[in-house]
Amino acid sequence: MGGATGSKRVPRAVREQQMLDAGVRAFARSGYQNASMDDIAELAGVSKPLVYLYLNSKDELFTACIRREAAALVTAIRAAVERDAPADRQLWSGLSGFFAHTAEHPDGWTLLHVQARTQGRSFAREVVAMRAEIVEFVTQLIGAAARERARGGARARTLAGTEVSGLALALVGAAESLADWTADGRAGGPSAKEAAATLMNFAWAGLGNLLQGQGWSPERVG
Amino acid sequence: MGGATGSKRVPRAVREQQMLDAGVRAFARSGYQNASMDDIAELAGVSKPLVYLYLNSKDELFTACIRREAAALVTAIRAAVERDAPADRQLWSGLSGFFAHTAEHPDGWTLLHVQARTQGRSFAREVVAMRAEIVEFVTQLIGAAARERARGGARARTLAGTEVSGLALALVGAAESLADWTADGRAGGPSAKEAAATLMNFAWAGLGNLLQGQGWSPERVG
Amino acid sequence: MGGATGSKRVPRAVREQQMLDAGVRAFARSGYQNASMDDIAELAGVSKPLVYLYLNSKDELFTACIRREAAALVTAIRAAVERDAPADRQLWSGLSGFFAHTAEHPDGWTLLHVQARTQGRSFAREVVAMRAEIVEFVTQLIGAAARERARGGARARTLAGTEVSGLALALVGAAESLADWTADGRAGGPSAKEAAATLMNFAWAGLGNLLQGQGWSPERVG
Amino acid sequence: MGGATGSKRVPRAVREQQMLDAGVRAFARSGYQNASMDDIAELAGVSKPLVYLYLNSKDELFTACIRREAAALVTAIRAAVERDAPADRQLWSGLSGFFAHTAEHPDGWTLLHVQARTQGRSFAREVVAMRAEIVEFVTQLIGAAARERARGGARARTLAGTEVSGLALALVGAAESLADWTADGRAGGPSAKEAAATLMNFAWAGLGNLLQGQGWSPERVG
DNA sequence: AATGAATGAGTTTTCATTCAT
DNA sequence: CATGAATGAAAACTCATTCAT
Repeated sequence: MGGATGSKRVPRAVREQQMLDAGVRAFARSGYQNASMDDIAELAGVSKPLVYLYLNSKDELFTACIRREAAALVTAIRAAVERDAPADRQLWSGLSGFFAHTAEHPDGWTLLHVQARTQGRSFAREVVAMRAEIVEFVTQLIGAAARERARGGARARTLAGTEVSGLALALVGAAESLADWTADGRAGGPSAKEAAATLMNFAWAGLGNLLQGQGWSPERVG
Repeated sequence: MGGATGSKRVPRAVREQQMLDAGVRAFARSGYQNASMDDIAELAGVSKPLVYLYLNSKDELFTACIRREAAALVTAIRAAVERDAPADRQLWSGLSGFFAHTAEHPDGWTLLHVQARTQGRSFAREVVAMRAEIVEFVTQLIGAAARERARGGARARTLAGTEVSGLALALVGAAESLADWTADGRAGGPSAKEAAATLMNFAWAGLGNLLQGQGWSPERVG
Repeated sequence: MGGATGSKRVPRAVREQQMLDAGVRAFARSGYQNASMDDIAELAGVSKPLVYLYLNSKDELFTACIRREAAALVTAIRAAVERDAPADRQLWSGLSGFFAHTAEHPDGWTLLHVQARTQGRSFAREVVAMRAEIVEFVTQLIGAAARERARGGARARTLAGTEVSGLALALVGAAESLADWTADGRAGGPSAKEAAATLMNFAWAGLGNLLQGQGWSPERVG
Repeated sequence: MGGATGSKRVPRAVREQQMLDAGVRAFARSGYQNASMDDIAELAGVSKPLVYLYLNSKDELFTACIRREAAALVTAIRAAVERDAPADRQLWSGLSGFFAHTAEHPDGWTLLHVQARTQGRSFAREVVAMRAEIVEFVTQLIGAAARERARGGARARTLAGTEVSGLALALVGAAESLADWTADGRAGGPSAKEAAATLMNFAWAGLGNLLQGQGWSPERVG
């Protein structure tokens, strides 16, 4: 009862996925500490010793869950990006993929975004690495945009490293915040494409202005 | 050993603050579950029973910590906002206050942003309420900006409610993301004012464009 | 709030009685372990240290409660017995007094009958002593009844010590059982005099038969 | 050390009985509060977590102990009653069974008679239910006795309900009082059959007189 | 491939009791 | 006469983890 399958003699690879499914779900909903190995074993429809046989410890199980979900998310984003399009179009398509994936895998997203950050460093590293990968991707796109703009004849200011980092971070943070909204399950949230468009609206113009050296500053009001 | 003060016979109100200090610190650094009441009592420089006498349970202690830090953050933002300035200036000053406070109280910020959201709905609610308050404030500022723009003679498109919500949410998310950076303690992060300026740069132009009906859309590339 | 009086500067003797009142009530209703010194102090309307100042420890407080209630019960029975009446009348009047007192002091009765027996011997001794006193009194009355009967010309068998003990114990047990009923507070229970009469009915005839050697035996059916 | 068996890998059903054995013993001798789960686990020869795994909580363990002992006592009495014998013989045989069982299971008896009644309503209820069952049985026997007497041609007064209840209660109380004696372990107490006979002697004649309308009354002395 | 039986180590929580004023 | 502040010691309960089959 409550178990995923109940069938006996399942090959290892399949069982492991069942366990990871159970882990992702349990960890996302209850948090690392509150999800007990008993819960997870029951959710996976197997006995506890089997979980240990395959995944060794709660720690490793959690790490495996994070890794799987992080890889899935990155893969989804990669697949969504329209490689040869202009930078803004690339960013938009990537964001759409991101929002679509998180909306379809809310437990996975919660695991990555909420739960994984709380634990003693060893877990966080996995997520930090993934986030860094994404931030790097965004950073590159900003760079590409600058180059495009230059190629188009517009004079483009060169942004400092810190500035770019800040922008990328802000963009990713904004995306995460919107993802929590779309993944929330509550009705009324926007679709993936709407969220992506909102974010582009929000971000792209500012970016353009910045590149033109027309940024906002406290002295220039209005 | 390791106690905060060592002074004996302290009035209740003072002791309670010491306990909350210890709680915020311990919870922020170790998480709710990993911070034991023993740790917290020792950090506060008192015995465990006294913690229970004054704060009743780990749950209530955690809640009290969250509430205190949430109130402090909101108060700091309120105090920083330049009430009668134009909307963008208000937003900027509020953001500056936000970044300054989180940078000065990194444990409090971690407690609110990371830990409180991880430990089940009941705790998260406290933070969600606070966040809603802030989002509401931002939403109002966006509305004010629209009105100012209209008063200034510029034609301003009316934004839909969902749009505004999305923008405010994105902005708050971006701010939170940057706050994690500034509060990180790692050197190299920007100052509060820099972070606020970066965010304004990032966000304000997009907002302006939007109000003029020049938002980005997937069809209009470049 | 909840305190008995709240008035300050009360002479010691009075305060002690207030504490004993609180103790009897709390112990009777919650049991020795479940009644906390905090509860009792609050019920008595004083601070905990004062309870310790006057009664030294929970143990001693409990003992003092038992002693007071035991003495009150024995005194009530003594006062009720019609000294110069025939044995059966004496027994009846004593029982009436017993039932009347327990009905009027249900907490005291519960304390003696239920709570005091459960604790590690040191408490039980007090109650055992009281009970022994009562059993002894009943035993004497049975003896007196035998002598009266002999004086009246009837042949009276001499009862063995064990027999008398058993009878007295049975009678006391029956009385206690009925006392739980009358002291129960539930309506429908009998009055003290009715209970005493029921018990006399139950016991006296058998006693008489026994003395005449006409006791019931398994072999004589019907 | 001190463990009951020392054998490892015992099936659950057996272990549970061992735990109940330990619980009955510990609770009877130390009381609910003073018997710690550590003690009980050690007595049962297992670790504490196993006790919790099988019996969930101290509360449930206590309840399970009470229920088992109550059922055992009732079963023993039922088995001892000579179904088709006359009422007095039935009563006697039931009492014999009662005394025999309590003497053989003094801890069980103490648990039921002393400990269970001390620990708040919820536990007491279990025992009250059992006692009610027994009182009911006795009440029926008294009724049967009246009918037998009538059938035998003797004029038999009809007893009021309250009267019968009172008598049954008194008899049960007397039996309990004697059971404390026989189960006491102190030498010198009577055997089960002696105790039963003493009680029959004590009670049966009075009952007979009552049925003939010759009850004792305060006005009729001697 | 799979599990029922079992536990070491640690956590939250409670309470009788005492100082210092 | 009276109390607010403080604690040592112990108890209930949980959980990741392992063994024997």
